[in-house]
Amino acid sequence: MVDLQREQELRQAIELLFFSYRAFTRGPDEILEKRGLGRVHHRILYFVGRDPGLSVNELLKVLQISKQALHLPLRQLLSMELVKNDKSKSDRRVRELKLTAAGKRLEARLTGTQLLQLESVFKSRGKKTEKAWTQVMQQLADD
Amino acid sequence: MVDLQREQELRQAIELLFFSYRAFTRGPDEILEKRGLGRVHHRILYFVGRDPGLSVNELLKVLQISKQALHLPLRQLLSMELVKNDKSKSDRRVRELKLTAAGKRLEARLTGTQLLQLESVFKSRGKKTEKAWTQVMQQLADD
DNA sequence: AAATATTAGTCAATAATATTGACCTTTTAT
DNA sequence: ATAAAAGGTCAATATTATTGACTAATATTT
Repeated sequence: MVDLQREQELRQAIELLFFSYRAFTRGPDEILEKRGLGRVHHRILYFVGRDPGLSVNELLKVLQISKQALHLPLRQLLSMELVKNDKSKSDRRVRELKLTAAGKRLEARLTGTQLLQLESVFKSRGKKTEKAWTQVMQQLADD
Repeated sequence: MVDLQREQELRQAIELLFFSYRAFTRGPDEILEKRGLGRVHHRILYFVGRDPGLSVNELLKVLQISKQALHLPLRQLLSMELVKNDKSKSDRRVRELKLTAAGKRLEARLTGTQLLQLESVFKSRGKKTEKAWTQVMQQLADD
């Protein structure tokens, strides 16, 4: 068990994660809300944008949600023509998810607010701090 | 606009926030699920535990949710006798939210998994890295 | 003292989401 | 030919969020 002083420091870290995550999602959330979209839509746009041609199954694994939970938001993005799902040539059961031009623009706007936030912090804190932050986050994510 | 190389680095940071936040909430989420509780319950337990005697209004401000969204989960915690809400002596309109003994035990279990995660990472990365991480998160949270 | 504001609690209607489980089609692999 | 994999869909249910209205108790202002 850690001592009380240390526990206070670590509790501050818990709160920092909570508050910074909220601040970090606020920008995209506001943009999304105007279009009646939510965080799942954002995640779909993000991961499809990062990895064009990704299959539905791969997307499900990254997002760790059920097929049924993905179904509606993905359908919506397809019908809004922000995402397309063409059949793969190598395996015609598989759909290759990609962003349309409009999808790319929206994704860039959403991710743009977060890129600016991060760039601003890293710039003011320096490269060493950025590396340290990355190490901590990497180790947290790995666990 | 940042260059492509830099954008890749910053996108990695976006993903680290997503994946580490998920890894960070998994422990508590699993414990909560067994009792039919969710993340809002956890947040209530956390902030009431951190700041005993906090009012309903203050809790709403921290959580940034509506009174109606707080109502049901708070009611549940009260009826499960994990939280109590005695009238304040100084202003009898105000309820002072506090954890019961059982509430403290549950909160300690939930937060315990997160304290261990953080302590493990900080220990293996050192104090300087911890400070750098804290600075970045603080600045992100402030924005 | 009367009027007003604040804090908390509640209800009802609606909308949005998640969950479970089943089922189908197409295509590929055995 | 059969089984397995990938994707898509439906229906029933449950949960949760959202909006707006309303009450009760207490405190503050006029």
